Amino acid sequence: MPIFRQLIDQIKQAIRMNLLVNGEQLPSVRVLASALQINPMTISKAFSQLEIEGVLIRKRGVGMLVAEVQENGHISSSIETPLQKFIENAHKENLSNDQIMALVQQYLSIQSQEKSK
Amino acid sequence: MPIFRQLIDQIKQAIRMNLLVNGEQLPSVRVLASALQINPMTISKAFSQLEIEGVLIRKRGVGMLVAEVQENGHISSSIETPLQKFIENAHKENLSNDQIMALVQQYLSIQSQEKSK
DNA sequence: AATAGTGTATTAATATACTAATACACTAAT
DNA sequence: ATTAGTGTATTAGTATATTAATACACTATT
Repeated sequence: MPIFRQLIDQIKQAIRMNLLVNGEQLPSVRVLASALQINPMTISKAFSQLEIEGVLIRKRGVGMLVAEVQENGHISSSIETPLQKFIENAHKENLSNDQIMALVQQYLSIQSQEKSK
Repeated sequence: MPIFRQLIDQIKQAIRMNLLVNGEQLPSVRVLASALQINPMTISKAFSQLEIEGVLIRKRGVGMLVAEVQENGHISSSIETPLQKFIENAHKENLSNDQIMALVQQYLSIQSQEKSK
């Protein structure tokens, strides 16, 4: 798993656990880079992604701040929209909630197989 | 999107639409390769993946056959497409499988609440 | 056994994704 | 204006994923 992606995970997790709270400023890219022994640009890349997702706010020349925490965590519409459509259509075709959960699990396992190759 | 992955999708779709039926033999890798103007190995790679997923059956020296249609094999694309997109995007944003399952469950319960109103 | 049809293991080439180095731009406080 | 702190655009290097070329193995038929 790429470094910048691991970093994204860790920051999101920290926010979920309230180790980082709304409005708080994150350590600078250089401080983090030094602490984690990785390149500043790799950290910047993670920051950029988190800004796109609305998790962090970029203040030019100042630093990165933790954004307002959303109701459902930080679910982007690129996730939420297809999820809603999936459930809606599944219900239209009279699939039960259990069947829906089973379907999701099945597709998750398929994707795992594909990744492990 | 990689060629072999597009091919996997197309074959699955063809089976869903009954353009390919249970037990039917697929065109050989060379025939397909020639028709689609791509390398035979790329097609073989798609076939291998589909065999792992249980969609096709490999007969050595003979060819690839369409497998028995699965329990969940008749899911309409109006369900499958958003599901795939949902999982794909969720993974892009680094949600774990557990988190994905939790999300689905959450949305299922929300929809139930709305219905009972 | 020879042949002509299957798919594929192995390897090499290519494309893509990721990381790192450098120099730069922005902001706040001197 | 200078300084010291932010983040980042650009570019180059590296690693990984994908595609392609070749030679091979299996099966059925003759």
